[in-house]
Amino acid sequence: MPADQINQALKIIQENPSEFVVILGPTCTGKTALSLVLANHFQVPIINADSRLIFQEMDIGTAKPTLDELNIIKHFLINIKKPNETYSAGEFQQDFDKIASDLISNQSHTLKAIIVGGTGLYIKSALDNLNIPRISPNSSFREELGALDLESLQKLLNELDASAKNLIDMKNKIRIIRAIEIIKVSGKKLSDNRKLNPSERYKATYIGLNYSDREFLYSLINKRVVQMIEAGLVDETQQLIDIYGATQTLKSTIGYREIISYLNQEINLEESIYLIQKNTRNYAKRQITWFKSNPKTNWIYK
RNA sequence: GGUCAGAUAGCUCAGUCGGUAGAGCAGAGGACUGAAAAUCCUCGUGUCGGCAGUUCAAUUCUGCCUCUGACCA
Repeated sequence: MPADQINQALKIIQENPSEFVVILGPTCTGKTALSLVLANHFQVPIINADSRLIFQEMDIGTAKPTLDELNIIKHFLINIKKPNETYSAGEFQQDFDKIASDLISNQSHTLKAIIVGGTGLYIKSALDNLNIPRISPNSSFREELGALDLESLQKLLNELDASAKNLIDMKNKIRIIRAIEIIKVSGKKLSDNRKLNPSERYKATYIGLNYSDREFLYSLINKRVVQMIEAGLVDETQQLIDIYGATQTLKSTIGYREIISYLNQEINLEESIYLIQKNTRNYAKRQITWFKSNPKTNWIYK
């Protein structure tokens, strides 16, 4: 962790005092390292905002902080679910609220915690006025609708709420299914569910980490994937499958998904490494797109 | 040395019965309200290996050359 980056971050925090400091950015940019330094410096806890660090035992493939690192600094919302469970932005919002209000009432100094993670939606749901409808996902309902084709789903949603198409991407099955779920359970239109009392949230300072050279970021990603394989990602995946099976959570996580294909002998190890690298690169690009849209971010480019 | 098959987008290749070309992958840009490492949308000009010939017109046909691969000596 270069000293000038730490100094830059400290300067940004000094000039923008707030309750939370958010460390965000694409994968492989050193968010964890910076957050540990800052948490130690200010003597505040870390709140994880990475959708994959939520899960226990998925350690190598998610580049989770080491046990030592987790023990030195108090970490929230890390290792709280098993790989055969699910988690969501709505749960994150509620869990974050509980932790935040505890910290605010118990800590006297301004800064309450460092939030660190690469999941843009989680960060947004925690800090912005996102009124995520309090309607829990119904997995069997989702499975049932998931079997339908796009056209049937569009028709179904249109019959339930003709104005919904103004709010969601009508080519995206997952969005349509969620909209139908909300309307069926609440009995209200999608627009009504989104308008419910916008609540005051939290003051935050955003620090974004990135490389100005995209090629360099990609080369780091490629290298890290090889290191994950060397560190035993195949064995870790095999053990998780033995215990939990190829769960939805594992299959929707880069690294585990491709190794599962390898263990099923659908592809060879070399192909799985190539795919993990490629999918991680694509993911990093999506993260950059998301984070770029937040004008409040103070970027530190390396 | 000889025979045959190739040489087209960063990569793998398709195609043009002669009217200057298009897929997949890679890549780029964007979206995102309880699946978000998920999911979805948009984006393809490249001396069609080089030189010459035939032709109104050649990446396409012909000849020679260069390179690659296979086979025969």
